Amino acid sequence: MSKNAEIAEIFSEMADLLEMQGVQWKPRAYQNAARAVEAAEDVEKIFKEGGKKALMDIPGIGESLAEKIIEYLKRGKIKEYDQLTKKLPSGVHDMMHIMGVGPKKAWRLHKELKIKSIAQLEQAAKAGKLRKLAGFGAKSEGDILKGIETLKKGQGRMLLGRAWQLGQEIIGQLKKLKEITKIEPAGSLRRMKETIGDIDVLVISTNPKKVMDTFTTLPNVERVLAKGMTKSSVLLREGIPADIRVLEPKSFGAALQYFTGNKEHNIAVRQIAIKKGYKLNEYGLFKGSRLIAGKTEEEIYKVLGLRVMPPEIRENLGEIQASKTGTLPDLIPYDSIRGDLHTHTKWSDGTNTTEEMIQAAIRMGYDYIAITDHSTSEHVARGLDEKRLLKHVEEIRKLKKKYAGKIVVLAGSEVSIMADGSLDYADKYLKELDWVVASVHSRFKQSSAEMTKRIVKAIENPYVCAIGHPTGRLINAREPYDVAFDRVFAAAKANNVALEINAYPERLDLKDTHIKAGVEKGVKFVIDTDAHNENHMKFITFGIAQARRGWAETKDVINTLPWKKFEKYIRR
DNA sequence: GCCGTTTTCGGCCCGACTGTTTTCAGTCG
Repeated sequence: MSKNAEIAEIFSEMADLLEMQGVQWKPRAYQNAARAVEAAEDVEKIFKEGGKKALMDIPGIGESLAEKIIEYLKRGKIKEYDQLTKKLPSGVHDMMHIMGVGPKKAWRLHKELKIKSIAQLEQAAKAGKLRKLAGFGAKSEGDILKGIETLKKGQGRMLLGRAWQLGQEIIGQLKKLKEITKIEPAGSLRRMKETIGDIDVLVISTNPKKVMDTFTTLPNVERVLAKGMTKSSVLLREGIPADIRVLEPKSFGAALQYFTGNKEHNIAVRQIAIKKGYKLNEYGLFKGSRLIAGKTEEEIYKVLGLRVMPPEIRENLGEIQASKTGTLPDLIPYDSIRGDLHTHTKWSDGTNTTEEMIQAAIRMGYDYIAITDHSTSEHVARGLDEKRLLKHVEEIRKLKKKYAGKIVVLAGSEVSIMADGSLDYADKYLKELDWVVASVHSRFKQSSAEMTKRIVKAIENPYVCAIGHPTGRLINAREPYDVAFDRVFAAAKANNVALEINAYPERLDLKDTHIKAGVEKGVKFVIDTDAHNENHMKFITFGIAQARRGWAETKDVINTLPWKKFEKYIRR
């Protein structure tokens, strides 16, 4: 974990621990700070270059929190955090992960029943001890037990790829109701965040009861968490909650704005509304009790002096300022990719033939595709040794001729970067290829210095066109490798090498924050699916979403170029 | 604890639903 992530986690936990004890306002400051640190550049670097003052330039970080960051950088711990955790065992904080348990309940369970962990809480609930507490009853005791079960089953937030599919299914089933005249996803799903905590759906309907009855009895509903006439909430069998809101047409835009979020974006927008003498909620923008706007998002933002911002960048990370000043980025459109440049076939660990992958690319409407099977050292993935590589190139060249006029087929490779930064094909083989993606597949735990040197060396190889999945992370499963991105960005730019935005839902690598930093530095990107079968090519949507979340424009992504221009680009 | 077209003190987003309540606190998004 990077220092930023470590500090963010500590601040976030401190916010919870303070809130448990009923401390006013501080928790919000710590929560804001956690987010700010997470989104900021490397704090170690900021501190080294600009000292405490530079840290205080991070919005949300004042003198006191800057000192805590410095304390952590220097001594590896924060005294005040240690004191807080001494008072409250970490198990008490863990209880807050149970659905329906927040800071106040966790605190009371600990204070009044001396419960220190989720396991102890489960025992106490089963023994019927919770219902004896004031404000608790048999129902809440049962809900806590169910919440513990759900927590045990769940593996963290759901991947966008899966949640997107679930969202489509729910919307598809609800659309069958003639009582629903409009339906849209909201929340993190609409923002296309890499992981999704719950699926939000908004509808316009004249018959809320029918909608709610249908929604709460959909085939994959495990249990109903709440059911009202304007809002209902269910837990899906897949372990993720889904929420629905029923609205009137005059409020739909307001609700869409409100429920798309994110929370920080909304708070900032509502503060602007207040300053201008309005009130903004999910029903509209009001002056006193008079509705000023609400039908569409555009009209609400317009009254506030803002241009509508694409949902993917509504994170309160600079988009509101850009919206105010008319400097919003022109984000890369979802239909702008002209070719997939990272694909696998049966020759290594893919499941389709080379020709099937080419046909799939044609169906995607692409101008070009690169076939990039694994290299020698990837034994588990049946990586191609030099002899098979040349045979495969031969096959690709034949198919290139066969499909000439329909699509341009590039002979490529995903060549592994060895621990010392060398590549596992010699240059004389790389020379035979049209397109080379270089990726790290081993020795993930190298130090930041070693890993950075390793990747930079690969970038400097004259045959390398792109670096595949540059952080190697697998969401919810594997930490990214430790890399100094400022150096990788500089090397990539200097050597005209693109950094991949890998669209595979488990990867989504680079992350949105890396992309944003790279875009600012003028780095070029390539959005690929890393398809291991023909269906995976559809993942491109998630890669484009990730690029959009990183404020990337068409010009920042090389495989938006039509073939003639792309050909010139790779023959640089 | 942070922040400033409300500027160094006094604010800090807003509402639905639930459970256990006789009017509301807690949780969630």
